[in-house]
Amino acid sequence: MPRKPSYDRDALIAQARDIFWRHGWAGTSLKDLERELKLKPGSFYAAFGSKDTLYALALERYAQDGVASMRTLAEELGPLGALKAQPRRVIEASELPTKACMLAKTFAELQAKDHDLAAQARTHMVSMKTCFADLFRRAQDAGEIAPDHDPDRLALRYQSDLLGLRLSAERDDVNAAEIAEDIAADLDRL
Amino acid sequence: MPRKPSYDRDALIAQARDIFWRHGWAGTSLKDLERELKLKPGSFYAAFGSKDTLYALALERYAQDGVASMRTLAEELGPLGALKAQPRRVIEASELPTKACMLAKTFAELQAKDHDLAAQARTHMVSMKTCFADLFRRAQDAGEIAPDHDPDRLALRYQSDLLGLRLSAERDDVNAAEIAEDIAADLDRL
DNA sequence: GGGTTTCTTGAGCGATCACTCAAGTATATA
DNA sequence: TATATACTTGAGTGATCGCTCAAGAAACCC
Repeated sequence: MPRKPSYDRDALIAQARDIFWRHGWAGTSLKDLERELKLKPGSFYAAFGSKDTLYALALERYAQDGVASMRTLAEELGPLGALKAQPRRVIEASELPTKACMLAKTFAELQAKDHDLAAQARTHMVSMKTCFADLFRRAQDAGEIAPDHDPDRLALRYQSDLLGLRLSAERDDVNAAEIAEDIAADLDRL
Repeated sequence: MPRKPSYDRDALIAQARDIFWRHGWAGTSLKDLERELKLKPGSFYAAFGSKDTLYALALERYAQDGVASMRTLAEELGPLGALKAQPRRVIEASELPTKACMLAKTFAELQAKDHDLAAQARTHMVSMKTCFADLFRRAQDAGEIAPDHDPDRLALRYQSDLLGLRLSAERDDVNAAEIAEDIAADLDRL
């Protein structure tokens, strides 16, 4: 009896993620989404319920992909190798809609309003930090960095540096590659 | 013949700066400004012309204060002392409406839209970077850091780190003081 | 093919957006 | 005090906001 939707829900979420990522929460209107996703208002609300719900789905997708790609990188290059490669990788990725971190942009935009999405972004940032801390711990276990460092503290500093790097990478007057190199070089001195 | 305005224009700009700083460009409505600045629409537009014009004034004020306070700090503590003190100082300043940098927030929000205010924010960030580079140069001249570093490169990395720190300082799950210490400690190893 | 169920469509909802302007009010000079 | 000149007020502009819903179209099961 039922009829299948004509769209690919997962693909729409990914597309919405890129739009929100670039233009932000307030900067993306329903009209924008309807035009880009090729959905009329009725279909949009049948599929996702609300703009905020779709944003939350997009944010979750973004965060999951972030952790997953970091894990994949660690399998290739080892924990320290992954941590050293990530800064360069993130600013060189030309397929990204924008260099800055979507979690950071969301948090910066909505935190002052106590918006639910800001809390979600923070939660996802904690997951990412935990992922970094795991890698630092494994790097210590492997003897790649000195054991007298707190992995959580290293992870927090590293995450903070990455946020700064990725925001700086949006500036066309900045040589972000140099900053990325310097961040990676610092990891060798641990 | 004329009649003086009943408001203090400079104070209103400072107040608007704090509101924009906290809530962003799209997140601040004319209604918000009229309520907080206690101006009816007519007075608002007579005084400032448009929301964007006031935002530009607020941004300029923010940037000027930033450079000025860095210069003052350098007179007290010397170039390297100022650079080392700034991370801690910026996250401990309890009078600030928010920890994150207003230039960074503006740039992140509006750059994808090619908004004039994003270009202005970038220009002000260049001024700030130049200020940092001057301090690094002076620290080299004073023999406080090794001469084999490019001051502009150091300034860019430093500014990037500060942006990350200040964004991280908004997270209540993060010990920003530790990150600030680590940034300052790195300067001693130059 | 008939009947059922879902998806698609798009006009339009009330609220809010940035902004305007004519009328009223207060203060300066003469 | 009279007049000229601003400043203040707030109702109201058209546009856009996120969102609703009734009607029509399409795909499934029997």
